[in-house]
Amino acid sequence: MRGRLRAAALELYAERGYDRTTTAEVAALAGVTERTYFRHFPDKREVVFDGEAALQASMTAAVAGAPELSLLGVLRHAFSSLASHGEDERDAQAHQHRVITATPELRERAAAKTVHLTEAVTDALERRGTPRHLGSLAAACGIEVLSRARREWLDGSSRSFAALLSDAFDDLDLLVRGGAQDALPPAQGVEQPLHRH
Amino acid sequence: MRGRLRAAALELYAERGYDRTTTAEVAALAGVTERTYFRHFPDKREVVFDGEAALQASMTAAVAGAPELSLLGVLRHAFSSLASHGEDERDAQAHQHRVITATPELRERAAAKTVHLTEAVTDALERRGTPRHLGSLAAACGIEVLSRARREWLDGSSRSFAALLSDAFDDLDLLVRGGAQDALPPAQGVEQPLHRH
DNA sequence: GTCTATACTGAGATAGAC
DNA sequence: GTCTATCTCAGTATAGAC
Repeated sequence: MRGRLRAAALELYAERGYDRTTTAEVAALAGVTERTYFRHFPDKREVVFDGEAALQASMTAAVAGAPELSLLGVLRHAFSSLASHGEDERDAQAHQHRVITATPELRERAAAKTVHLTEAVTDALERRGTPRHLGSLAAACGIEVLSRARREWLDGSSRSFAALLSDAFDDLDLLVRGGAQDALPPAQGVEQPLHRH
Repeated sequence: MRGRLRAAALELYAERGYDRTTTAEVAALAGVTERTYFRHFPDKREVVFDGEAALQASMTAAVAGAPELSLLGVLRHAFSSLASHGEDERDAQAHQHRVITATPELRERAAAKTVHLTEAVTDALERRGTPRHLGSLAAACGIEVLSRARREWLDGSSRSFAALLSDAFDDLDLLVRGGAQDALPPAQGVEQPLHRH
């Protein structure tokens, strides 16, 4: 039922727009009443994100199970182990992503989800012994790396998600290792491996 | 008027709770009608964040005006130049922060604001010549550093905001420079300057 | 400033699974 | 019988249209 409601919502939000769609219409398309919709989802936005709790669970599990590495190494390892997406999944996720980016209310909810995910990763790192004041920074960096890779992947990159993720982590390493100088003009003799694409 | 509405909202949201407060009550306490409230703010949440656009503007201006440094150096310099807060401001901001953290709806809006701020910083970096795929990572890291410092500051730390901010940036440097090893057990001979507090 | 659509909530009734 | 899912009905408050 949740799946039916989610499919109905994505369809209507996409073709008619989020704010020109009522919850009653979503429910009707799924074959239930509005009240039933609200038994399954707390509000009009949450349908679109159904199933993301599972993603968060597997992510924290991957962090917990990663071998001993540097802090960012743990995240790189954990996120890479989840990067086995197929092309069919990509189409569905790209559709979801289009609906979300087209709708301020859904973007807001997505931002909240990202914060929540970051806190979950911070907690998972803490359980491995990483102090919070470092873990929160690592988690925020790691999640942004993941977001960027996902953005590029959904954008239609010809490269695999795993490759995009690895590149993004490499850029993060660059960032603090001192390689990423500011531009204009090219800094003091240091080569700038900034542009890869 | 916006200030009166904001003060009224923060007072009622704090003492009675956000969802037990109606916009009509907020308006009444500020001495206007509900309609007038919605002339100044687009929804029930936005009052709490009145004035944050100015913060974003001064932040992007500081990024634009920072000297040539490493990527994170630019953000460190820019954010530090804004770190002149007094104790009176701290009390007011701590009160706002308490109301926000107590209310899911307001936390969600805050998350959206953070995303927006991060994008603004990314844009400001791009105008300096930083390619987006690096700038977005740097901005996300920098904003998280800023958030952590602010959190500690509002939490009642005896140290100055500038000092907390500097420490947080130092931790970020540690993160990728290889200093931040995972814990349990202590890694191969490398000293671990993890715990400072 | 008035009016209305609609997101959301609560209580109670019904129906089917077990 | 209990438990769970759904529907019906009656509201309130936000937000937007006029």
